[in-house]
Amino acid sequence: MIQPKNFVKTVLSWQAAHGRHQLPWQHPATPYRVLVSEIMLQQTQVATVIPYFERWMTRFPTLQSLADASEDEVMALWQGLGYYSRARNLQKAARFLVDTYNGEFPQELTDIQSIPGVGRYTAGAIKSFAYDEYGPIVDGNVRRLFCRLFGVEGVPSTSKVDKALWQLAEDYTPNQNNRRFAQGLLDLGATLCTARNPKCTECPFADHCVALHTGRVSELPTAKPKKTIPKRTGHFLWLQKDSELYLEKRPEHGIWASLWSLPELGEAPTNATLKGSFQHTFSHYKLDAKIWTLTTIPNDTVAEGKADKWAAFDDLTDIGLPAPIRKYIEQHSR
DNA sequence: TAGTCGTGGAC
DNA sequence: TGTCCAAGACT
Repeated sequence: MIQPKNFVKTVLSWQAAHGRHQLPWQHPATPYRVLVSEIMLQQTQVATVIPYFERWMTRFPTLQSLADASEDEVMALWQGLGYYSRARNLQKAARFLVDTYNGEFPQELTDIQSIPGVGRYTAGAIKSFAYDEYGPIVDGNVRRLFCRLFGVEGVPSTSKVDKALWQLAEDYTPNQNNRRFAQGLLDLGATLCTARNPKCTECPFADHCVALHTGRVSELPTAKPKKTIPKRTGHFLWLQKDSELYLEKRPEHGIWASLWSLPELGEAPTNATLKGSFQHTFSHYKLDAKIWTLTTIPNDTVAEGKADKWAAFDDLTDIGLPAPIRKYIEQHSR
């Protein structure tokens, strides 16, 4: 098994020669910019995040500006990126840091992890990237790299394997050059030790890799047994008055939380006409959406305790809408 | 522990 | 076309 000192040295030299050095959040890597980028990057590819990060930094250049913003504007900027609780938590984080730490960031790992939306990985990433200090990280990249390099067996999401991976991360993380080291781990996982078609011939750890030596590269990390996702039907109301559309704000919890949307109905309406439908696949279920329209506009509309509004088609750009709802509207409004 | 929570890229 | 999966956190 490769020794920590040797491992660190190899990660650092490989990162210098082959790693990514021009990511927007690297220049400069302030705590706020690192926080925003890390939250955006959760379960989201780098190429997808970059334009969102640039727009975000233009509109919310500081923690204070984010703390002062309206929720609607925050959600509008996040629209299309998915996992919308991240956006709400990010603003919670800004307000938390302003209120609790006078707008500064805490230094200790445990205090960093107390920030809303910041778990163990993100806390370690902030320590490494923003402070260049000791901060172990285990994300999908590190998980893949470690499982293969050290031959870790078992499904990574189980507590036993998860604990073993974090122990490895703690043991193999150095006490200096942490920014470059953490970036090297992620770059290795993202560009060489990939989920499919890894570039083992270019890997600096080919000589030490247990998976490569035992012919188990494609078997590690151990895949989680997958279960079939259920189908659900959703009913949505299309209420149009001239060039305006009736929208409701969705609840704080559940799918598309805090976004605006075509009103969702509890069941298929009886006195309405089917306008169209679309399919959308989430991570845990498949949605069969039915769009209904009324021939006569009621005087009192739908919302009970919900925010609602009539929005002009031209104004929809700056309203946070679910991606498939936006797509449907765009395809049926001209 | 197992679900919930989105969207788009890659193959 | 479907399937996997991506810098996870929270409940």
